Amino acid sequence: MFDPIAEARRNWERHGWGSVDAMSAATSITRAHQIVLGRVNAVLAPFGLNFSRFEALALLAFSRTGALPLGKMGERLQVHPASVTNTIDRLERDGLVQRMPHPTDGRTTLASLTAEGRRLVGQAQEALASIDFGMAGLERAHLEGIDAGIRELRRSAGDF
Amino acid sequence: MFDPIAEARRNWERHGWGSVDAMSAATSITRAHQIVLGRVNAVLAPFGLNFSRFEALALLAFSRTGALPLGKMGERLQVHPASVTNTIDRLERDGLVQRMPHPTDGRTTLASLTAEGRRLVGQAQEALASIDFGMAGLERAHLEGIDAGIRELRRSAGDF
DNA sequence: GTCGTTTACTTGGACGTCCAAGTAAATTTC
DNA sequence: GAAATTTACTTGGACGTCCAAGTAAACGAC
Repeated sequence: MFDPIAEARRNWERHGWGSVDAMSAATSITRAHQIVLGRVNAVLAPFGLNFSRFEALALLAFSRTGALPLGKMGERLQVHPASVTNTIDRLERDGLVQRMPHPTDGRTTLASLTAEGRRLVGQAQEALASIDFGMAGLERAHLEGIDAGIRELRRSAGDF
Repeated sequence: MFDPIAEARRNWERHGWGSVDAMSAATSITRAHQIVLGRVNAVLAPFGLNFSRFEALALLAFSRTGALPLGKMGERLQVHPASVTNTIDRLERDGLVQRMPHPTDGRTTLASLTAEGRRLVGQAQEALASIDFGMAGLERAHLEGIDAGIRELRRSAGDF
């Protein structure tokens, strides 16, 4: 078996196509996402969760009151409002969060963690840590190389 | 504005949750994928393409005859057979590839690049190179840091 | 050479994501 | 303080991805 990305690199060069290093990094990111998401979701599946839903629960667990406006959640998780609606629909259906009206702003809906949701997110977190978040086998230097390189990318995208 | 990933890191530590570095790297990868895919697809949209369809066309353009079995394409692109069917359906509908029977194996379908497809993929490649594949602004060292870290991840996933 | 197994692709269905448009409530403007 | 604008969320629809099941052809065993 050969490495599909190394193969793409060779082809790219052979045809005189541009930005080979960038193409390789971009393709690597796509593949890495696929690998990590697959591993993470596999571990979360027994809990009835996936990565999106886990992230939403974790965000609520970190908040002072266990409840946040949906809009704020979308901002923090960097996803579209419609995706938040969808995620919370599912978590609510499973009894892990509950929608509540905002006390002072009638436009706003709060998602509030239930006791069951708080219990489950703790268990799920432990399971994720046990597989090192899908990054098992990578040395600290590799993790930091990924993190540092991507930090520049995120900076250029205006993330901070 | 603050960095959502740095924020997640702080929360994670504050709650004594495990594998902080791995969590951070995994979350970074997710976000990087989102950024790169968004930029790449924005550039490809005027051509009626997206990243998946572009990758399929490029793969065909690199092949000796401009045609490949769908199964082989899924292997190289590392996607599910059903996704290949979907991608080729769309490319065929747009007249960029054509399905052809395999000359000797009746089970196999070939996707064959049309003249229009070959023309378009060349233009699209130039457009992608002009934005450095969504990685504009990253120094070579960062690209290589990403690439090297992810190579370990891919190795551990059995990519090569 | 026939039967069972494997391989190749397609189909139908579930999900997750986004966008555009819609509804409803707050805020701003004058 | 009424009208126009902005903000917050939901809805319907398009896409892309995967899985499971189905069809069809080739391979292998005997």
